[in-house]
Amino acid sequence: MEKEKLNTGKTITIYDIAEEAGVSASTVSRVLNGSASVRKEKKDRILDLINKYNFKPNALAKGLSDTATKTIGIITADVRNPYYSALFVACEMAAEKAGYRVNLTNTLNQIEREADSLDLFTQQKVDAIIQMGGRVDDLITDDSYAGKVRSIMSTTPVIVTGKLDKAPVLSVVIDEAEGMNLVMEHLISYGHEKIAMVGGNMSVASTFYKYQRYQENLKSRGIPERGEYVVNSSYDPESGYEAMNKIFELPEIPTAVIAINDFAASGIIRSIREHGLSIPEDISIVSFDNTYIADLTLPKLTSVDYNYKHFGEMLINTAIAAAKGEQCEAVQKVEPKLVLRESSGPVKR
Amino acid sequence: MEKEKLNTGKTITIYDIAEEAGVSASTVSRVLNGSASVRKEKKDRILDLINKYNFKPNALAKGLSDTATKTIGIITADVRNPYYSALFVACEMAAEKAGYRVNLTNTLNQIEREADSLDLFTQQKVDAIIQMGGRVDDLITDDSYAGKVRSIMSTTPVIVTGKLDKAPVLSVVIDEAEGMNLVMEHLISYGHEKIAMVGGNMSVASTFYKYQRYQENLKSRGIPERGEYVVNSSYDPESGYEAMNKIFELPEIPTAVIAINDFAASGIIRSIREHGLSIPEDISIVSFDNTYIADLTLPKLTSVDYNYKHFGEMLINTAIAAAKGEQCEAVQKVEPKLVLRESSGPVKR
DNA sequence: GGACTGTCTGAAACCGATTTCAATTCAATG
DNA sequence: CATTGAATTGAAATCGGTTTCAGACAGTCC
Repeated sequence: MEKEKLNTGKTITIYDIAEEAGVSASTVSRVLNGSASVRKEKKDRILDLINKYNFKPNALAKGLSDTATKTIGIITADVRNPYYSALFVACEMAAEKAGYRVNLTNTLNQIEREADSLDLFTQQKVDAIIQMGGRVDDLITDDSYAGKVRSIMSTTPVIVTGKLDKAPVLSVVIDEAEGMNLVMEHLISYGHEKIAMVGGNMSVASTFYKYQRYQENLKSRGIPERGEYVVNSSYDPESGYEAMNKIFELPEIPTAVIAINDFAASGIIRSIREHGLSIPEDISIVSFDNTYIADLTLPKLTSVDYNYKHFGEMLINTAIAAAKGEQCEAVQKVEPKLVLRESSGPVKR
Repeated sequence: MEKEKLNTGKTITIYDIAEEAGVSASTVSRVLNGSASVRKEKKDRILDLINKYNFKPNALAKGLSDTATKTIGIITADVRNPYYSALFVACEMAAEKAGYRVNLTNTLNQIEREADSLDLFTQQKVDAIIQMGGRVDDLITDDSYAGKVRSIMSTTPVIVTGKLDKAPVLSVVIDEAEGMNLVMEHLISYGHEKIAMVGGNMSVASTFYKYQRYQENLKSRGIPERGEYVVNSSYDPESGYEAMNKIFELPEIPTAVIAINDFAASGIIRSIREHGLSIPEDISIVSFDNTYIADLTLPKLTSVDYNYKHFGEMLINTAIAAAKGEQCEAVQKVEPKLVLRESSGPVKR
């Protein structure tokens, strides 16, 4: 594959350094990696040259001969979603601290792209793959995908923020049940009993688990569940808006709404405001994810936080450990915390 | 570097395929790339094996022997910022369409990380580097950074969403002046004369250019500029909030506020609401970037859009062209468009 | 001084692809 | 049937590193 580059600055290699220093490439390599001792005088000469030319070893060549590339692939549904971008950046920083780097792909909720990303990372010889969102969010995983993951796992560990049936992935998952417990306790301690759960889709595991715990919390406290208070839709503002509008068609309006995430919550706020009610005086809102959106809505949102920094570290650290062949716990849990802001308060109606 | 992997699935190579097919690796390579004709019968046999083993050629080895890796490095200030994430995803999609892939790093506004990213991409042998934000946003670039970029450019083209003095980078920049023209025309056509410009920092080029055009627009229409109506701060909600609070200390409150971006605008909205005024009846807001935030504030923001899809395509296409050594226009402009929403209206005071 | 040890060092093989070059095979032509 | 140009094919070199292996050299101990 020839190419006529206008910008033909000769790329300098380890051999160029070796030649100018009057040593062999092996010696330069040893200096570069500190993998063996080199006579001080030569070492200094080599170091000077490396510096002079600002020489950086070719990562492709290095990755080809080493067994490890020190790179972790991350598959995300969509970094434009603040939940994913927060988690991604947390991973990037954790990886950097450990001397690794990170490669990102977005599947944009297109299922083919998920498999493609797996292939891409396989070709790039990443040391481990972290998948956040997508198939691993689904309650039931289709077999062909699990099969693909299984076959990849024979060479590269896969870590997942969710679960994947029939593939021995490692999981780092949010304790959704606990998150919902926190939310319910908070609301009920404020005297709320008419509590709606708005947004999300029950075929998504994290939503389903939340719903289960929502039910259990009501039941254990003897509060009857009202089916009409659970309105599913999706995860964006528009969906939240429309779902909340449906709630306003009910004869009895709830005093509190649990939003599936901050994004949807922003739409819920809009609906409530358009109906002339105020938050939290007339209706309290609590949501999940505690992204920066929670800080810019009016009122600011009470939201369940996952400590993204720690979450990212858990993901990266288990990815690295697994890449090194160390035994890892199959399922680790992220403990949620409720961050109180302006959108929730005592029941007043 | 030895490594005992628990998951020791043997990685299969082009040689394994070749051997099982009873041909040479060269032949397999030709089938893989369609680079030369291969007898149909062998071709089929090879294709079957590739399929059977789900063989993917090692991208490192490929990149090492080819001159091109078909990869573009993207340096971003922070993907958590919706402006960058929108642009990044647009680039990713444009790249994919062209058969390239994309690598992301975030500098998190730490200047060392900017230089590090440059080095990283150099090692990874990306075909081109796109830098969005960071140094290339600064009005004056320090010499050492420009020097580094210049030296990198001898082997790898650098494309920038901004400018960089003393380095022959290619630029794809937003026409800030035109953006501000649109905003000013819009507001003035609604009868606004008391117009504030809130947020941002004048050492950032894009902000400074906007300010220049803000001044010119006032002047050319004979509206006196009021220094106290220009309040600088930063680009986040909190900064917008505080800056707007300062404006409320003035004896005469403006009828319109230009926010430096949607993010800051959300804070401005908060300040206005806390002062008991309504938008747009009492104060109109127009902002820049048209990120999804513009859609979730209450009211939704009138904001200047950059057509991220097209913007990303311009960046990627010139990156690819430059990587191929084609001559490119040194500076290309992105034409902004004003998207009208709920936050701006006719002056009423 | 000879044997032994430990420190440095370079040659060569290897990682997994691509590509050049020359050889071989093949079908068609006269 | 010999000739010829085109279609196939494989051996070997190459990309830029790392690592093994063995040799060279220096210092230490008896």
